[in-house]
Amino acid sequence: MSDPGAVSSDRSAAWAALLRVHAALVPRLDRELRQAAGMPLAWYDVLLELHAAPEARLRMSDLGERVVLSRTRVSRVVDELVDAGLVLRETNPRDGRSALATLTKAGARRLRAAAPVYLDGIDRHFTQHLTDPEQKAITRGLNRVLAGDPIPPPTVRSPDSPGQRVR
Amino acid sequence: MSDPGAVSSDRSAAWAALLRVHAALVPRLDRELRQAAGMPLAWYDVLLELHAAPEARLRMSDLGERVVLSRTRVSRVVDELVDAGLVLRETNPRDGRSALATLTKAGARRLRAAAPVYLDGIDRHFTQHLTDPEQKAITRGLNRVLAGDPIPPPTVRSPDSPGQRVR
DNA sequence: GAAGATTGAATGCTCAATCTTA
DNA sequence: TAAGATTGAGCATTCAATCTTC
Repeated sequence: MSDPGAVSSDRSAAWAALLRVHAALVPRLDRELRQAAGMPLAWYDVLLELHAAPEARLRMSDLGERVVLSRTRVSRVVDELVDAGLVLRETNPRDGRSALATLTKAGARRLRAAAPVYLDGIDRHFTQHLTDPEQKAITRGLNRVLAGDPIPPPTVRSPDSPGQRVR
Repeated sequence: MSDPGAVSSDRSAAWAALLRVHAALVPRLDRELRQAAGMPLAWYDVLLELHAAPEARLRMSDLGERVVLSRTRVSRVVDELVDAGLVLRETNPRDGRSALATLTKAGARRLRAAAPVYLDGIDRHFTQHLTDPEQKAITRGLNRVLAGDPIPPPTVRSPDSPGQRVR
């Protein structure tokens, strides 16, 4: 239990910083991407995951799990992408219930055009301000949070047995 | 410039992890806070900043800068809080253009009741999964991102001059 | 006219209900 | 009946226009 009298705490300093960075950067990156590549962040996210998938193709529900969007929202965004000719929606031949979203040639082209804009934005606004160990700590730590894993046991380093676990 | 052929990159791994953690945790913490304290995250955020301010009072625009909400949104949220009796809205006696939001006794009470719920949620879902050095790296690094500061010069540590700067 | 704040209209997003196939 | 997906209605959020005071 928390101290019921306390209203804030630096137990939550890292979380507060994460919230503020998200609030500051997401609208900025979204605006830059729209202006320079005519594409909102949600589109980019979907196109990127399709690009990374085998045969550039995913079931809607699998897409929903990978992407930073709700499953319902994915339906709407894919609608927009189909209208724009960047994605194809087809029924899964193996299972008539599910739909497959496939990246089109035009979609891959638009993604390639948008990628440098987004990646450079992330560099300028985010990565550039972090030391290399900080980037590693953020990536490792936040992925552990996502997985819900406990913190690992402590490690010791020595010349003859680098990174060995204690106990 | 980025490699125009690349579409993803682990230059953005830390950013991607931040986006995913935000997308996973914010709705969860919001739901817990609503259920256990009858209060959405936006309310908590505003009440917390008022509580931290001198005399528990802030101009609307100052509140908008501190809080993780747009300035427009703050007007609506304060409307709700005034209706709920948790905040008072008055005209600034020093400047008739600006409005002051003040935390009421009831508002402070509701905040104290909600705080353990939120803080425990942050612990369980976030902090608990991070090592202490990771928490420090996240806090320091993300606050540097927020400030837009460059990475600091390297430091050396020795018994007689701990943490001294090189160069 | 500019600063501070609010509001109406339009957009974005989510929840629950629905539809279809397995 | 359950899994997969979409849709309509209702809420949340933002943008631009407005109002008031300096």
